[in-house]
Amino acid sequence: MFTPVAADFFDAPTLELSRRLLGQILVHELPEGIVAGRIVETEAYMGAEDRAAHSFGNRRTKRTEIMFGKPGLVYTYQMHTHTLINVVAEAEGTPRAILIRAVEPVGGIELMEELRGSHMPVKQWTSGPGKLTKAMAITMEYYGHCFTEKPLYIAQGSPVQDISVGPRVGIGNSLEAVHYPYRFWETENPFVSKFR
DNA sequence: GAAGCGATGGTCT
DNA sequence: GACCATCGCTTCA
Repeated sequence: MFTPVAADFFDAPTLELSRRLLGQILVHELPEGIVAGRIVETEAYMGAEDRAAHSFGNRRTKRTEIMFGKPGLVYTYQMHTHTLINVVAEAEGTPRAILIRAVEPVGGIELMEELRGSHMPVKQWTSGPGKLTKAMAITMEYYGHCFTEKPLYIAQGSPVQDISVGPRVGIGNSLEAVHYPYRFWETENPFVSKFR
């Protein structure tokens, strides 16, 4: 049904890869079935030079260690009660990553509904970085996993018509980085977390 | 429909 | 002990 992309898919500069990820399918194969979401919103975190990045100033800790690894690795971390998922970018030693902020459900709809628990509009299942990990059962166990391997991987999707660009969300204390245009989303797609 | 704000837990200093 | 790359409920319109 879905096939993981090849490793060279991730060999691109971070900002280019952030755009390339839009329209691709994030797939998680679970014992209960497959859930799949088309990526519609991403944010780039530009490593040592980006005050909003966890790896600003090449800060290397247990948490950021994986950002220094090869492109295509999974960087998960906890935000309050939520898990957020990133794609590691750039060559080893350059700690950049791309946050997946929203997906559009395209497979395993019933399973996603179950995973989200209480009844709510479909739009709210995956329209945010903490929401989509819950809807797709993505947990910290995937820290360091590779996006080219099952059971959690990226598969080729469909082209994105029109890409909008704007400042990132939720980084209010990052001084000059607050206005960097590092957020990308499919224009008008109802599943993006925030418009403008 | 928008804006305000409290809950909540892991990571780092 | 401070700091959040969040979410969802409450409030006010």
